Amino acid sequence: MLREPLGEEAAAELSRMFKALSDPVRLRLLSLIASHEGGEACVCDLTGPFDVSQPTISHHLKVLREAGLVGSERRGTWVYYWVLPEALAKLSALLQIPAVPAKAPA
Amino acid sequence: MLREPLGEEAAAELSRMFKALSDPVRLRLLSLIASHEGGEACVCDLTGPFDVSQPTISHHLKVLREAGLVGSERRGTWVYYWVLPEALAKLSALLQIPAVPAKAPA
DNA sequence: CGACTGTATTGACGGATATCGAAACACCTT
DNA sequence: AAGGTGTTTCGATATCCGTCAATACAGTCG
Repeated sequence: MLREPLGEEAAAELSRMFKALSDPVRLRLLSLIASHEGGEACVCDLTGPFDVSQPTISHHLKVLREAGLVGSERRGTWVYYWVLPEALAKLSALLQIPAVPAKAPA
Repeated sequence: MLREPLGEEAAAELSRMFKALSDPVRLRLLSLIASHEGGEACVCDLTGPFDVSQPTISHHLKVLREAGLVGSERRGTWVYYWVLPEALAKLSALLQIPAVPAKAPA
């Protein structure tokens, strides 16, 4: 997708997703969720590994959710989060480089 | 890479790269550079398509450069920028989803 | 119903970021 | 060397972002 210039709208939407990934805590949250057994994790699994407060974790999870990177659902007492693979796949594909870079490596 | 939790340091470095991509102007700059003939573009090619001032473009290019996403070189009058494929490949691979998501699609 | 646990929201504060105009710097031309 | 064009840096300002403490909300259990 880096073969042709991005339109303004596309760039705006994608930049929102990348912004969600631009914080170390959120990146680690995402990887914790993705790598957690069953592909999902409840908030109680996610607050332990960090030095920040629980409201801050909740805030970051909200950012990830509003960026369309994770889904969430309340099941009884706990709220579970899981990764939305299509979103990550979209970003991954975007960063895929054309096979033959025009500037040959020196 | 989302199979196991990210370490703090790794997350910090990666988040710096994603932060560089978290601005629509920078995303469009990157795609303009990548898709430009020859795989590189001079600043004079990059200021036209945007509504922001030329110093602002220069600032964004600096951010991309310091994030390790692009390289630059002065050749005579003009400064040329090109994409560093390894960096983008690294991010792309990170977002690659495990082939079998644990939570099966509904 | 009332108390308790898990999660989300609110409000506030400090630091970072995007942007601009002005000025400085680099190189080319004459 | 002097002037001109392309690019970066500087200084200032308005806004955004991460964080916390306090509070509110949701569901469970006695």
